[in-house]
Amino acid sequence: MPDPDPSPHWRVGALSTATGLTVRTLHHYNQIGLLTPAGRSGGGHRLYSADDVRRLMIIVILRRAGLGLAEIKRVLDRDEVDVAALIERQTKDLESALIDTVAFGRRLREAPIEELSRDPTRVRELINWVQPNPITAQPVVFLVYADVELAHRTLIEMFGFGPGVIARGDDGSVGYAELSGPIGNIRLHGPRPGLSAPDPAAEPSAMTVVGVADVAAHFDRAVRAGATIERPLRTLFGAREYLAFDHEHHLWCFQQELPAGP
Amino acid sequence: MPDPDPSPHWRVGALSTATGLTVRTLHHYNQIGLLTPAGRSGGGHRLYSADDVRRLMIIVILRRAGLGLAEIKRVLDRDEVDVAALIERQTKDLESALIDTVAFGRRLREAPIEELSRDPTRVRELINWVQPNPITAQPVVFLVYADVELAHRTLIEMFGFGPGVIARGDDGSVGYAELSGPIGNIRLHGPRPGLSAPDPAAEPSAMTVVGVADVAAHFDRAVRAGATIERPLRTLFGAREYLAFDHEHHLWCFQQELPAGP
DNA sequence: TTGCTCCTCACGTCACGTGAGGTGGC
DNA sequence: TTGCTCCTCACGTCACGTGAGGTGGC
Repeated sequence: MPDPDPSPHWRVGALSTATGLTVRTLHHYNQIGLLTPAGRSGGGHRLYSADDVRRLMIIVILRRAGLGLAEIKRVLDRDEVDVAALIERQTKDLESALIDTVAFGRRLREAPIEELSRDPTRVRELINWVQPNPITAQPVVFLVYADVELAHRTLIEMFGFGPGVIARGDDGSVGYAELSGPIGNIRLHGPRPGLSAPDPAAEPSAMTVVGVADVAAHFDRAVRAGATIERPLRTLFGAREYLAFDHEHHLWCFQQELPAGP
Repeated sequence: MPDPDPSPHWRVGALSTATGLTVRTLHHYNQIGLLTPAGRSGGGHRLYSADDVRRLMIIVILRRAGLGLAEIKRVLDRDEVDVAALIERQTKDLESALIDTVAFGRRLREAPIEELSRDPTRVRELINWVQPNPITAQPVVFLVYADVELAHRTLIEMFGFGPGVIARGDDGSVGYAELSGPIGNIRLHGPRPGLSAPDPAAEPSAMTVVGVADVAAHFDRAVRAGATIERPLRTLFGAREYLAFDHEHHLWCFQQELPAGP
């Protein structure tokens, strides 16, 4: 399959505004041989091809992942780049940096720097943002549905979640599925001994709270998709939120943080 | 209150191993006037005081927060540093970086770079790790307890959560509290119309899954604290886990990821 | 005396930033 | 002709790294 547009057409300025990189940065990448434009115009202007753009995008990804430009060049020239693995790696790094930073903030509140600096043995510990917390990961919501496959489809449509892993048994039935949120997942599971789908007659004792970008639009979408509104939109403690039951009577709360008022 | 140990005693090497910074870095900070040791020994060796160490720790924090050394100096010399606010800021930045990266990984799976690079209008979008996801935040667990104050105390003791905000009403009763996990929180709420504590006779339809550093130790702790074990420790899909009910019959799952086997 | 840690220059490096002075197509 | 974008040097900068050659207390 040939390239649908093999003529180089990107000029530095256009590529710069498109990517957010400076022109100088593109010049620099050219200079060190990291990204050589496919061609030049009559007047010597750099012209980048679609392949160049693709290469540049990988460069940006690898740079974000913390690689040096020389190393990026090596990796790209040997075609040894597994972007997916790099993203995963970076995700883990960000995750642990985030956890450490939060933990540090918490310790800071308990024991101000003032005191800690007097105790030499804790300096290293503190600077490494140590977390003596036994809990290591963000809590995950686990919900039981009678029909997991239907629930997966419905929740995507009704509440705008991203699709996730679906695990099928040998007979083709779905016993487990995931919804993908921005960071973690929501796990959907079929009934099993000791766990059953909610009883629509009983009052719920838990709900799942989810942040959304536009809660009014989200509310409309949920109503159209047939969600049972338990409490309509209202503003509470600096957030606008509503509560709704899904088709199997699990309770959800969707909320949007409002900008701090006067 | 005088400094309990006013004599400078930290030598560069000791401070270097304690903090993980190189000796050269400390020299550099001295050179640019960012961190001048309180004294010098007879032979001209740098001697850092406890105050110097405290200043260094703030420097490290601010550097992690992305400030340049010159700006750090300005901030410190004017004594204008609000470390807590900086930590909070950095937390938000890391959080959005994490969310963006995860979203990017997801889009990558749906539409490989190969195709995206052909579509000029999406380059910027992609490089900015755009997330067209309506869901913007990690789902949060919201649990109803008859006695929120007791639940807060019990869950800290039983499962090792960190304490969080406690909101008291005018009459001193606690209607809302939080447990702090590594990133987000678990919210505890008192009963209100439409929401009640779980019925111990009914089967649960949801549970909260939490990652821990040492699940065996965590299990022992929970047992000693009086948790009702629903299913003891077992290994499942590369994780070691157990299920337990707390004192008000909410169901929890604690798990520890195992290193990938052969 | 041997290690070890410390010292002060001082040049190198990495990923660009920042003009300086000039060219080329609409 | 006026803007605008593009070009090539080339020096600057930021936060150190990396020796080079020498000193000082156990």
